[in-house]
Amino acid sequence: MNLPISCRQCPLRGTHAFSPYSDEEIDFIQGILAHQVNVKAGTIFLHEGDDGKQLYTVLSGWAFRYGSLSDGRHQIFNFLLPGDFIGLQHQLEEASQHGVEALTDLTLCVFPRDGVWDLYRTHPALGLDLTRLCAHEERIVDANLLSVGRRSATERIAMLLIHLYKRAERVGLAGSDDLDFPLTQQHIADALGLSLVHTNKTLKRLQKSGFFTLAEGRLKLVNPAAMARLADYPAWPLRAHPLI
Amino acid sequence: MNLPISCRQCPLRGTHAFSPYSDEEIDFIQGILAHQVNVKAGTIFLHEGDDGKQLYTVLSGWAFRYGSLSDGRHQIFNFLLPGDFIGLQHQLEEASQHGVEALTDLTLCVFPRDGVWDLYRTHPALGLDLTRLCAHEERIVDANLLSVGRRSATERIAMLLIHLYKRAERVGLAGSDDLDFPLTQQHIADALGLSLVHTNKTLKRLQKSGFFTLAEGRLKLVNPAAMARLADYPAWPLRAHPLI
DNA sequence: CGACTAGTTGAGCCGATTCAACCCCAGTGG
DNA sequence: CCACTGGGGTTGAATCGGCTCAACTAGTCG
Repeated sequence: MNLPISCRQCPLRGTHAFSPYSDEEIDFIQGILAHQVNVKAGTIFLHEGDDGKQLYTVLSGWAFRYGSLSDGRHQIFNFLLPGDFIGLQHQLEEASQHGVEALTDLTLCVFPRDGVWDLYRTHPALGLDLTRLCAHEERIVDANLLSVGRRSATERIAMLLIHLYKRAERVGLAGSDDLDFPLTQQHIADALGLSLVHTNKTLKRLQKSGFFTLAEGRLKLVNPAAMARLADYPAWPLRAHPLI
Repeated sequence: MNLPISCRQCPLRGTHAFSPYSDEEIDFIQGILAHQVNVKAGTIFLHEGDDGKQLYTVLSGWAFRYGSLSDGRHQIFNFLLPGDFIGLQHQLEEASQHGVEALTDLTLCVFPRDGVWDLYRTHPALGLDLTRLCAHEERIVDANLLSVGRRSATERIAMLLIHLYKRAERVGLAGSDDLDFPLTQQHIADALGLSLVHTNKTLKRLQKSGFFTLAEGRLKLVNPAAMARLADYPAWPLRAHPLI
């Protein structure tokens, strides 16, 4: 747990990825923010079945949401990057139906549930923005469901890599032509509904064909246009997101 | 297009499925409601790529949300039943990333986008409820993604049928021990990421084993406990939902 | 120096797919 | 009136994408 850095100095707000807020709004968010926490890679900081008394914004690092069956099979629903909000899914439930695990070391802004209610009451525009964030999350899950339900293994992998690359790039995580990519092949398999072995073989084959390289935790899209064609990647316009 | 019936007389509010609102709140909702529309079964009333200038609440009938790839493959994301809200996913986008099609004849309450903004501004508790609805939708998509990613064809079908049965039952659509079930085998296949042929064979086999019967548009769960075991159906508590 | 994690590769199998018929029934129009 | 058509459902045969099992490498940590 750290002393919170000032929200006005929030490094994320500097990028073009997020909609601008007034100083008053930013100060209000700062006011309901309880504190910041650091979470070690691999930690499950929200378990399936937990009650969600707190909500979070990812300040830095990667995480993922997942669900599981009682025999241990599990599925990653979505990856979480800086700026993503966590907890709307269970704020009114006594039991969360998904877990959230840190993929890398993580810094989170922590909001108590009551603060969120204050937000709706006193800053309706921010309330609407929270709904927008929630709706955006759902669109990502929709897109993943379309992949897992209808795309081949090859197409799924191309889709996931492009999509994560774009998302990471927009929040400033990409280098000049590549990206720190913390997923293991197991994570990719868990997100795409594939077995680890088949993920490995497909990944290899695509790299041999010159679509991308993925080694030592770095991802580089060698031929993004061909990947987009392969994945039937939709050219959605990038828009500024709310950042709470 | 009909004259709206009064929201105070809304047949859905009579059931125990929805959280109670004050008369003032109900009148406010009535005030922003533009009108009601009837939609014929099979009509796509929200296309992929449309701008969502209007939002809807399903008053009666079934519908589904879906997405598709450019070569025609498509995936149903979720089914929509009375009380479900449509449109949060695209209210701020110029282009919806999913389509919505009427499965049966449908009656919809239509809200203009600006009315929703008024709702946040003047009735923050209702705004919070809209976020709840959005979060709930996302949980359903999460559950579907878990099915499609990790359950076998047999398990997926059991899961879908139980889940839809419970959802329909809670809004009063079930008879004493069965249910009007408007999905064709093609819809089931599209929702579960399966082929039509395999869906048919699996459906037949499960019925022969005595799990359920599905014929002439009626679904009856003969052995719901065995189905729940087969599907690893989670016993989430039923809670009242908001109804906007 | 194990022990463990992440990745790699081959062999064989099986669940789900595609292709191809076929049935029943409700419209619909000549 | 009845032939025709199209939607929904059923079934068998052949194929294949992705699965499981199994073995092995390389790097890292205590």
